[in-house]
Amino acid sequence: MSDLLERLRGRGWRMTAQRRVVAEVLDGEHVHMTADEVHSRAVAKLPEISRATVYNTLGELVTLGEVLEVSTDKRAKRYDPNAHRPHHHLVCARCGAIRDVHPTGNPLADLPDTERFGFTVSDVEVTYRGLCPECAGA
Amino acid sequence: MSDLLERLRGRGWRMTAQRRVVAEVLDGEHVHMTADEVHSRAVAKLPEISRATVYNTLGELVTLGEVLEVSTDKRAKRYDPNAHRPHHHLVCARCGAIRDVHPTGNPLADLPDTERFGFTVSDVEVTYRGLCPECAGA
DNA sequence: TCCTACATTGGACTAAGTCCAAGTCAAACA
DNA sequence: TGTTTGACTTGGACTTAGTCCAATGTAGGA
Repeated sequence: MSDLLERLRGRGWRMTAQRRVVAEVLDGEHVHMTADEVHSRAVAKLPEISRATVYNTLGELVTLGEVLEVSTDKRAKRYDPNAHRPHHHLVCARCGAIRDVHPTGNPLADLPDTERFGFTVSDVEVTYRGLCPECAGA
Repeated sequence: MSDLLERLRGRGWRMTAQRRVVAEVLDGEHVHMTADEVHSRAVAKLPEISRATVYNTLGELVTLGEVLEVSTDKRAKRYDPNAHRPHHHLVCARCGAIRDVHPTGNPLADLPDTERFGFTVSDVEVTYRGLCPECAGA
């Protein structure tokens, strides 16, 4: 993902300090952060950055397909920089922890035509739920 | 689902006009409504019912497993009364329409132990995304 | 019929996100 | 290198979805 900035420049992005910082934050940590977490980490590197800009930038990255938006049923959306390796998610029903997982099988192939209702199906998202070792251990 | 009220009574639910109305609303329409839509339909039958009660009741129904909470990536959670037939969802990326679908295959079995990270996995939720015929047709 | 624990109410509150007018600045061009 | 300009950023107000709570109402058992 270190060439993310290159790809963005190639797509006509004007490169600003704010955008660079947001990209660095996403690059640096492989956890699934909320917009707010991204914002506070960004503020640590560039104190004047505003919430609006973080939201804008995340939105743009999602549109460009560089970052995935993950909404488990928790409140805030989370952002997943790992957009270029297809994967799914395993989330803890109690504490909300998220892990990337790679199941075998291809759920897209498991949806027969008769179950598509004329939709043009392009994507599938699988979310496993359960308890993480910490939460289950108690 | 017409025996929903019976089941709830059997579980010690105190039966009130408000709860009956919410149950009727969910029973009546098989679409996936937001809490707000449930509320306005409920108001049509029982004008004094409050938003708080609708939220409470929906929350209880979800805890009891009578109703499923569906959060596509849209803003508001949606409620799915069809909790007793396991199924997944197909959602239109443009207009947000939702259909219930029944894929073949068992995604739970597709998650190898090495990909479970010690979690106790109990559930899986599959969301297909694409365009509905109306939105694709344009 | 009375009692009381459970349910409802509505209004204030919170969290997450969007919008916008005004100001700033990256980069194309001369 | 300096100028220009339209894309980008800002912060604060606004919106939407949902929660909380103290006061009030009521279902259902005795």
